[in-house]
Amino acid sequence: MIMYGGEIEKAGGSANHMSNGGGVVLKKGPWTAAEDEILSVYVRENGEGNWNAVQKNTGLARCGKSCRLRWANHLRPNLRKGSFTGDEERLIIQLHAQLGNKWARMAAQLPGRTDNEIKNYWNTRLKRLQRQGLPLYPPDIIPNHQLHPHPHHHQQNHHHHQQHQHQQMYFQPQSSQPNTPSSSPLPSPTAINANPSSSFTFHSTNTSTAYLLHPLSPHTPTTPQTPSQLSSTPPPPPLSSPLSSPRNNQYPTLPLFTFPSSQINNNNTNFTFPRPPPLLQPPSSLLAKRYNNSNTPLNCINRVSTAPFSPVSRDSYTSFLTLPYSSPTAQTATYHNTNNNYPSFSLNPSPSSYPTTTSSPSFLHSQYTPNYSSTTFHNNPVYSMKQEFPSNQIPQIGVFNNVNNFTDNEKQNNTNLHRRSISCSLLEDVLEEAEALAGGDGDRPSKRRQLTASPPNHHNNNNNDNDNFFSVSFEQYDSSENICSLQDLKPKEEESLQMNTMQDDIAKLLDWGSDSGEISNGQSSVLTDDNLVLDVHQLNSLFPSDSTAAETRTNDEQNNNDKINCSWDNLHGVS
DNA sequence: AAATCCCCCAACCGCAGACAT
DNA sequence: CATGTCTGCGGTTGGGGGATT
Repeated sequence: MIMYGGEIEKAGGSANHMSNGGGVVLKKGPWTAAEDEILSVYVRENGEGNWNAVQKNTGLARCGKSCRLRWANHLRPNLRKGSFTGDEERLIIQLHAQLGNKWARMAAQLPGRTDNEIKNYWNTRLKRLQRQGLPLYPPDIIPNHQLHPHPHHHQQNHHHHQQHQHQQMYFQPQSSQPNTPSSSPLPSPTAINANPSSSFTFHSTNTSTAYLLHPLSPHTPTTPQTPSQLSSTPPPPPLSSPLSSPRNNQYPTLPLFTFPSSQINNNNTNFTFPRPPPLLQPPSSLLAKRYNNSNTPLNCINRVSTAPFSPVSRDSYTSFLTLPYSSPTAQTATYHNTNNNYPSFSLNPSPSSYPTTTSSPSFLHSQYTPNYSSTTFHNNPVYSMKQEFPSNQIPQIGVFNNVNNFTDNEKQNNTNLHRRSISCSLLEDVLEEAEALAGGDGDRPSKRRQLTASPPNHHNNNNNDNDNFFSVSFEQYDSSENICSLQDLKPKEEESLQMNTMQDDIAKLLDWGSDSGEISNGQSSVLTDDNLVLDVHQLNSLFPSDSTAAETRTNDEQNNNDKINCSWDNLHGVS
């Protein structure tokens, strides 16, 4: 037995070695190229998981934990190395404001990045900010834990307390928001889930206008915004990130929000914007694969989504857009107001389409385009929006009652993309909802509630990463034989899921996700639940920044996408 | 040129959850 | 049900190296 942690037995008095129970001296410290090769070969042949078997089967003098860490952080395919981009930095800030020190979840939103990288990035800058006495977040970002202190905080990790309190010292709470003390200033997943709002709130002090950018947010502006208001009353002044490296000016890489000069000195703008990034999205490889096949320059970061979260009335969530984040090349979001006080969004194909006065925040453009009338928010719906999801959840669901209600342009730019994102997220949300209804709880997702997609002949036990939503051995995987099942669902959950409907949905999902080549498109050999994201950067690199390629999509693909449909009728608690 | 500071990064550690026995 | 094992997550440490003094 390999001993871990404090139980490790120091061998030979060397701090760089330890011994397992069998007397094998396990090495510590930096990995050599030879060790990397051994591990890489082993994992490619046997899949991930069963890390302790690496030492047993290869003789590699590393403990399982070390092997796993090395693979995850350095050897697995498609890791992004190098500095974080501005978009990534921005996203990290957003995510941290919302999630706190949930590095793994943050990493799930940053394809190719590891939790360790993000953690190091944050902590490094934290130190600098501490020294400089600067706030952790841009002045107008109120972290969720500031906005919504939760009395029922479930402290999953006792380590969080110290760290979060520590950070809290440097966070400058905004006066307009209560700063209710709690055991931890950071939201636990439970707290976030219990929070109906997934919006950030930006405060300045000069206007009373509340920008409701999340149509389902309970932070509905008391005064419905007219298109002119929305377009002429842009958000607060440009902010830059305190997390940017000092090497790049003070905060050069994070122009989080760029506002018209007329607004810069306007201190009273108070608005919210939607839950920044989708915490989980369909497997990036699935999405990217499809886009790759179609050569479609769709950018998935902005998508029309509908959240069938209970108690959302099924009739009332026809659609809405969540705007996770955007890159400079990303499509930009357009804020729509419908006739019923629940605004929606559409996407402009290119940032250049924006007037400079409403150019930022890039993920929060509020320019009106009134032709999005198909987005029908019924009056006075009851919305409940999960704010954080167990890691296998996908917050964004799109249900399109009638795709024909979109304009051609919107269809071209958005529909396929959004609909592609539906199936996986749909299922996940169904599962999540069902589990929630069944009394599920906890920060970690129940392994049993996860779908598993694995090669049918994949019998080895090495691929037992139980947290994988899709567990795929990247060498052995054959997407044409992909199986996605609910085999791991608890019976109770199955009962609550109305399997007939679910099977239909799953079948559609499979059809959706298996119509092309390899699933492990280099994104990751294993699609963990936390990897259920779209590799935005991959897409951006694959496609031009504008929408031209989107228009090249074939009718077949359009039709296929239109086939994606999900029925919620039989889902308990969803409608 | 040397000392110091600071950033970056890899890796380790402890803990807790899930699962197996 | 209890115990052991595996795994993942978050906190922490320490070394390398560049920048600054």
